[in-house]
Amino acid sequence: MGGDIILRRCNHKSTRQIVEEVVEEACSEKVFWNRRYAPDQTEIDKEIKAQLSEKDIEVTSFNGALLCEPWTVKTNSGDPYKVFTPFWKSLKDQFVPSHPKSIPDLKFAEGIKSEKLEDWELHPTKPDWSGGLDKFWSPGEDGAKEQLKEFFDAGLKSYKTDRDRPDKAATSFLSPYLSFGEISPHFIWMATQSRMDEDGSLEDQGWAFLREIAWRDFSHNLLYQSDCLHKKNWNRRFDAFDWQSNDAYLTAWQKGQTGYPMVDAGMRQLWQTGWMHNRVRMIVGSFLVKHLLIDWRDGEDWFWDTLVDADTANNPASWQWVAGSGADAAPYFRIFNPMSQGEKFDPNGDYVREWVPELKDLPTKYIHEPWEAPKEKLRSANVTLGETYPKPIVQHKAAREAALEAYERTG
DNA sequence: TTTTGAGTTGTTCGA
DNA sequence: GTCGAACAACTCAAA
Repeated sequence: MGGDIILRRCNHKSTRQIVEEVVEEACSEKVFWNRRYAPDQTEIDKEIKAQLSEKDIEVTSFNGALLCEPWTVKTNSGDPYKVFTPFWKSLKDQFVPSHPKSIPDLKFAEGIKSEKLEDWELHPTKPDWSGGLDKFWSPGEDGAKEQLKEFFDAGLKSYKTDRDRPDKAATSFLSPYLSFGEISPHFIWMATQSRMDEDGSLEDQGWAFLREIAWRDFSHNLLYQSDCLHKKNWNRRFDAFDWQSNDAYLTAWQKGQTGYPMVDAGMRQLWQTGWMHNRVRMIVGSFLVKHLLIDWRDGEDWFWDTLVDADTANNPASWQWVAGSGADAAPYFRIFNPMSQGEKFDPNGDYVREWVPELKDLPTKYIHEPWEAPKEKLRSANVTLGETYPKPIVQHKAAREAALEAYERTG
C-alpha cells in the first residue's frame, strides 16, 4: 500500500513527543494505531489522542490484538470476569469475527527522517547467538500463515490430547507471531472455523484450540483491570509471602542445571530457541516458585528476557497463575512433581534426550530421575552425577513439604 | 438478596 | 496396580 516505515527511538523523549514530531514533519491529517491494554500504556495513548485531536488531527484506534475488547466481555452484573470458564462461555456466545477491513486510500508523506534498523542492533552479529531462533521461526505475516497451515495439517487433529506432549509437535507454535501482531486472533478464529466446516471430525479439536486462543484475551482482561500485573500480586494476600532469595538456585534454574531433567530440558529449550512448550512452562514455573520458593517475579523477568512470545499480559498472568497469586489461580497444594510429569508427558524421554543430551544414553526408566539409576547403568550411559550432570539441587519431598508449609502461612 | 454449584493443566496416601 | 478421597477454604457467577 506504499509508504515507508519511520523508525524513531524515544531515548530521553516521551512517546508523545516523538509522535507529535513525526506528525508535524509529515503534515499528517490522520493517525491510526492498534490499541494496547496495560494501564500505563492506555494512559499514554489517551494523552496522545487528546493532544492530536486538539490540533484537529483525526485519530482512530483499532483492536488488532484481541478477539474482544476487554471492556466488552462482562458478567451479567457488568463486572469483568475473574474466572476463565464463564469468561470463555460468554466470549464464545458474543464473539463475531470481523473480516479484514479494506485499506483506506491514503497518501504517504515522503522523505521523513528515519533511523536505520541495523543501527538498533536488535539482531546479534558478533557473536551471533541467534542460530537456534532462526532455525525455528520465520518472522513476518507469511511465516505466521505458513505456521498456521502447518498446524492445521499436522497438530490440529490430535490437539486435545497431544497438546500436552512436549515430545510431539502438536501445538500451533503461533505464540510469537501473535505476540508481535504478525497474525491476528480474528484471522485464526475464522481459519479454524472454516477448517472445522470442511472436516466435521475436527470440531472438538478446533474448539479446544480456540479456547486456548481465548486465554490471551482473558490475560489481557486481567492486565486491563490490573494495577501493574507484572509487579503486584493480583491477590494482595501474597504480599506477605516469604520468598527466598537464593542466587545460586535462580542461576541453576535459568541455566537448566537443577538436576531435574524435565526442568532442565525446558529451561534449555527456552535458552536455545526462545520458546518452551506450555506443559513444561508449568513444570519449570512450579519448580521455581514452589520447590525453590523464589519470587514469581524473578521467573517472569527471565521469561520476559528470553521468550520470543513474551507479552505484557500472558507472561505475568501465567506466572501469577502458577504462583497462586493470580485470578483463577492454581490451588496452593498443586505442586508439580517433575518426575511424574516427565513420565506422563514425555513417556519415552525423547524431549529430555533432545535438550539434555548428556543423559541421552540412560534407559527410559531412569531418564526422569537419573539419581535412581544403578551405578552400572549410569556408567554405561557415561553419566557421573555431580560432574556430567548435576545432582538435584533440592530434594523433591522436602521441598514439597516446605512449600506447603510456606503457602499455608500465607493463606 | 440469598443460595448454589463450580473452579485449566496435580499429588499423595491409604484402602 | 488401581481408585477415590483429601489436600482448604474462598470467591465467583448465575439462578
